[in-house]
Amino acid sequence: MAKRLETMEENRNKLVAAARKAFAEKGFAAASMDELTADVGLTRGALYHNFGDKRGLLAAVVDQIDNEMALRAKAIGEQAGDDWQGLLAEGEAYIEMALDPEVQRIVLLDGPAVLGDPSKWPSQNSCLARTRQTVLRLLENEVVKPVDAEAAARLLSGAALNAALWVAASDNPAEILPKAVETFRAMASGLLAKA
Amino acid sequence: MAKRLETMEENRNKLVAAARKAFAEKGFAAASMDELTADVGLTRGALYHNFGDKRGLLAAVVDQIDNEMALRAKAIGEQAGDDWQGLLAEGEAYIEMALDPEVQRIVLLDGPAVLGDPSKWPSQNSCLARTRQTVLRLLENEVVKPVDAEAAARLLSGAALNAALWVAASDNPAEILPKAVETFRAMASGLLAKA
DNA sequence: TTGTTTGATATACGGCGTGTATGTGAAATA
DNA sequence: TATTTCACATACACGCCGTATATCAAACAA
Repeated sequence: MAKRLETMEENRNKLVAAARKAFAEKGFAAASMDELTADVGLTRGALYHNFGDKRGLLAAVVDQIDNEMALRAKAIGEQAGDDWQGLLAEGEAYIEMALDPEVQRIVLLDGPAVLGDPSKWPSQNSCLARTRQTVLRLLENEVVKPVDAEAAARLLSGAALNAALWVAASDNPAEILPKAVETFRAMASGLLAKA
Repeated sequence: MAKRLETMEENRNKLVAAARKAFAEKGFAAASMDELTADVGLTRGALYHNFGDKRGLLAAVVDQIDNEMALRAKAIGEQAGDDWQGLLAEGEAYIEMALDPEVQRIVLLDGPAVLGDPSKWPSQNSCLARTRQTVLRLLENEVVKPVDAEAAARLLSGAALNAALWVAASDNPAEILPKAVETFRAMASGLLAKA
């Protein structure tokens, strides 16, 4: 019987879920591990055994959200007309996803501050990998100028995510979201091979 | 005589200088206020009296660095051929400045995580204000497409700063910095009115 | 079935760090 | 010179993290 592994998996999931909520609501620094674990009927013992330390738990949470975002971006990108429209659609999807307070606080603010650059994250940042892949396809087809794929992916996601932070911090997000998207499209078009 | 105000100013400067070093070397969370203040011959009493709390001190440090960056960007932008070249030069300047570990750790990582979006920072983020102003001039002269100035400023700086984080985290910064700059120029050119 | 081992989680402890309340002494003022 | 102010120091309380140790059920062996 594998009851041990089964309950362990359940506990890990419970902890990640609780952490996701706590980190989103209070921020990484203010989130208490005692509270967090007690919320799901456990103690810090389980946490430190499974994740090493507080940062390890954040890494697990970031990884989970990042994968969800990449999956969603992929789905949205694939149902676009062509690869170029797909890239734009993915970028816009990131902007909209980053409006979610959970994504913003955990992935965009606390994540980089606590874990460092996304390129050194646990599962190597799925969102960035996805964008890089899309850019590579566009490079092969010579749709975009011959720039470095990694560089293009970083700048595109950087612009998108920063735009989202701006939109979210504004007084009237609904009104300026279109402006952010429009500007994003304009800047992205600077990568096109033909004018 | 104004000896009171004078020494108070000195102490504030000492604290900000010490904090700048400590935050840069250890990060905001790991920096001890006891250590920090003792380094300049003071105690936490002076700190809490002058800055309210730990965040207040970070805000002062961020403000100082931000102003220095904006000043430098202005100087570099002004000695460019025209306004458009100026915008590009400023963007590249931001990328290079963000390679400084002090700027990176304090302004790009801990700053947003602890203080929130730059638009709500103490002196309202001088760098962003500077870029927005440059964009506005280009809009007046119809050099760039009629996009929202604030949006353009945010996306440009977002792309630049994210590029810097990538370059800095890489194994060989000197080698990929040109790639980042090249890609930045390409994306920025997407804002041009004429192709 | 029963004794033994393993290991996932709980408990207990030490140390540090922040924020606040209170004290103090020099500078400003009258 | 006496008094007041206030910038800073001191002292205290509380919470939190990480680790070392204990426990107890599940897995295993005989």
